[in-house]
Amino acid sequence: MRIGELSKATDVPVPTIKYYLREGLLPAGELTSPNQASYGEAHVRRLRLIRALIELAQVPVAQVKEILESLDSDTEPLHEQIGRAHRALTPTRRLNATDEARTAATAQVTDLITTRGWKVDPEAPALATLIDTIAALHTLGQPALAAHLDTYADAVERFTALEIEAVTANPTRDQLAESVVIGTILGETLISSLRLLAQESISADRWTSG
Amino acid sequence: MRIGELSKATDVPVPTIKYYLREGLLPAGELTSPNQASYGEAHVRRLRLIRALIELAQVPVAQVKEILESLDSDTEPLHEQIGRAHRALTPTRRLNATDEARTAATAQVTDLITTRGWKVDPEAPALATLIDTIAALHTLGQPALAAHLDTYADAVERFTALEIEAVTANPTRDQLAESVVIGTILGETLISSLRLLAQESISADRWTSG
DNA sequence: GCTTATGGATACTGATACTATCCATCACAG
DNA sequence: CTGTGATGGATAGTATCAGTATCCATAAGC
Repeated sequence: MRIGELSKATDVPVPTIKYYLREGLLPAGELTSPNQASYGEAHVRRLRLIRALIELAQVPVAQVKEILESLDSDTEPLHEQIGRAHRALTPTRRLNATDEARTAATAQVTDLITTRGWKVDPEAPALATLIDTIAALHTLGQPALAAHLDTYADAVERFTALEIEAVTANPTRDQLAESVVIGTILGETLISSLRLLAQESISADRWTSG
Repeated sequence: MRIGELSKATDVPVPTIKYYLREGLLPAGELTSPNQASYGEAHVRRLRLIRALIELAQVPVAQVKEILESLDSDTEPLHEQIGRAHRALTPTRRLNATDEARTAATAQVTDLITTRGWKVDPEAPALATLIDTIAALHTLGQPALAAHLDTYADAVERFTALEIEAVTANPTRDQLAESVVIGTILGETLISSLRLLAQESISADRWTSG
């Protein structure tokens, strides 16, 4: 397959494919002569994954690169791969809340984590984001949602268990790693859009001209 | 309050505040002389909201503007305000999946919506995103997660009901509108980070050096 | 009066994700 | 076997976004 065909197969413009090659997102094709390379099915798959992460999940190119590198390294522990996917999803969002709000939020989150017995790296970016978000909810005068943290956690545990199960069914380590990444990242998009649809439906019921 | 004090109160640099004023995110202060204006508590609150949306929820400035405009219009129906917040959260993510994958995904989603009796605008951006995401999961060889759509929907319905309840408790329409926006947008960040923590915890259990 | 801050306007910056152009091959239809 | 179009690789250009920086004439506050 030449680059033009790869482009047609995936609907990605040739210059964009060249860009991904340059950036190291996509491995180079096999050179058959100084200016002729051939690409295979693996390239098609990889390119589709890249596009899904970038377009659908809005993961920045630099993070996609990191994720793919970790996916291609056979030595990196699975847990660390998950960590990378997570970091790609949590673009250090910081918010300087008031100290009191932060302290209260930290306490609430710590409590949640101990109660549920979660094992969480204190350095996990998601932890900081969660604390900041709860602090922000308080600062913005919306304590009601933060108060139901536990119910959110219940619901979240429900589909997380499901995801782990779905993913663990993979026979080989490579497949497992790939589906962990895809599941982590596209799962978020899935949940988010489902939530918006559910909200819209309920809000239509409740506040639309009747 | 002058701009410097506003800056200190919110920890937002003066040039950034000026930028938000220019862009119409923040209403101008009351002019006390040709080059002197005074800002009040409302500006502090508004600025905090802007920062939370931009930093925490990564909503683009242009969308924040739209959301705030809709928040300030007393005439816009609540349901339409929610629609705007939703559009801010779904940056037209398109993905050209194969036709078969799309058709199958559309059928699956349509089925889900009718089964649950959701009332969904066929034009809702979240609908397109959901379909694209499911199509992508299939195209990428991960049908397992898509197969559990229904379980996801169960969990999602759980906290959506909660959110609507929390939000409806607001006495005035203005407060309600604001908490709808905050809840919709920061709720997403909340869920997302909880999910990542839960995943990390389970993955640590399962795949960490043992 | 002198220093600092301010409102308003305009210009500049750095990051991101592509696009465009060039050029020396290379493939291949006629 | 020659002309047309595609290719690999390199370099340069573009659009958008979210601020920063600079100016300047005025105003505040000591």
